[in-house]
Amino acid sequence: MTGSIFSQLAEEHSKSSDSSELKLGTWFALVDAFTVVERKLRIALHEEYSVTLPAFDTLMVLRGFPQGIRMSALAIKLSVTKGNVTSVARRLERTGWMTRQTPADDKRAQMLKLTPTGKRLANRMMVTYKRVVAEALDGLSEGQAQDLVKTLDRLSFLNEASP
Amino acid sequence: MTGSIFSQLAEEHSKSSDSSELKLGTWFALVDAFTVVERKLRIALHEEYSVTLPAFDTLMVLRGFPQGIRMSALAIKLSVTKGNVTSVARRLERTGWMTRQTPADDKRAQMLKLTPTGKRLANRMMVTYKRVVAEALDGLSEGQAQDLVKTLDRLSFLNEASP
DNA sequence: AATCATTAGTTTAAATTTAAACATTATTTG
DNA sequence: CAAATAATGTTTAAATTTAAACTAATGATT
Repeated sequence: MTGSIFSQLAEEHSKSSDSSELKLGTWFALVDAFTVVERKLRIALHEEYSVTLPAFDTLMVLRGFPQGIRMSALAIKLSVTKGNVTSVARRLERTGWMTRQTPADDKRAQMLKLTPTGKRLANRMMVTYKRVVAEALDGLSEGQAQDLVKTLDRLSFLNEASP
Repeated sequence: MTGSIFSQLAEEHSKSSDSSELKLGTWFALVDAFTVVERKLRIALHEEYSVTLPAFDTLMVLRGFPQGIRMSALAIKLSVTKGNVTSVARRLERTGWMTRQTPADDKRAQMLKLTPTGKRLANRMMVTYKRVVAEALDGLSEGQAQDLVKTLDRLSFLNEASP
């Protein structure tokens, strides 16, 4: 038992015959699952690389854009506000894992790129991340995993624009 | 398209025939779903009640303990650290939605209880919360919702103790 | 070209969050 | 009973986060 309010409410509500209550219980089950796995990831990344989850998420995005990515695009990718990426980017630059450069054609913008060190570390962190996720989803068959993806894709709001 | 890195990586990885990659994609789909719905909840609660999600979560726990709950138990329920609840509790006390009282039998402890105002507001916020969740899970049949709960319950770590 | 609107990023204020160190009180153990 | 141990909250420092106000640069429209 996690003892969390989410697991408790999930159990209570998900057995309801009322549709609205059932949906609420389903959501709580999702919150509980997310929270538990996220904590495992946070602890593992902190222990092995002294890196925070937001910093890791940023590195993961940057990995996918070797040619560089703008602050605003990064904010959208991470589903956070613009003000948020300003501080995360400052810290990653300080550690020497990332560089910023203003492109010639737009003096307002900043292009963010991993340094070789940042790239090497990000790749190693990704191994840890995958390992923890694989362990978390170990109880699911491949078919169940695929079904889960399909089910989650039916949620609303998923295809709306970010703020 | 949300454009988020999670929806993108979910799509890429969840089609892989490699089990570890598939699990990773499944996890990203879960992160994406969670993030999108959570943002909807945060915005709705902020717009309608000027309340933050952590504050709401706290009120939701307190609702379930009319006789009061300790700080440490609250931290476990919310899956956060002890230091965290100290500041949230201070703010809720300031707004007059909650009271703290040291029980006679343990001078270290604090019993937290909703005030009548806090209780009334928490109940109304819960209506908003349910509405948003119902809308988010509208695309799921009742059977699909029940299956989702069962699937999520198969995740590891779910039955471990909190930190 | 001048004005208006939009976009990119930063800054600010308030709240959140963790991990770790700390003080106080309670419990257990020799 | 005294001393070690454990538990309850608080505090601290650093990082995160949002919303909103702001500056600077670009684009669009007259």
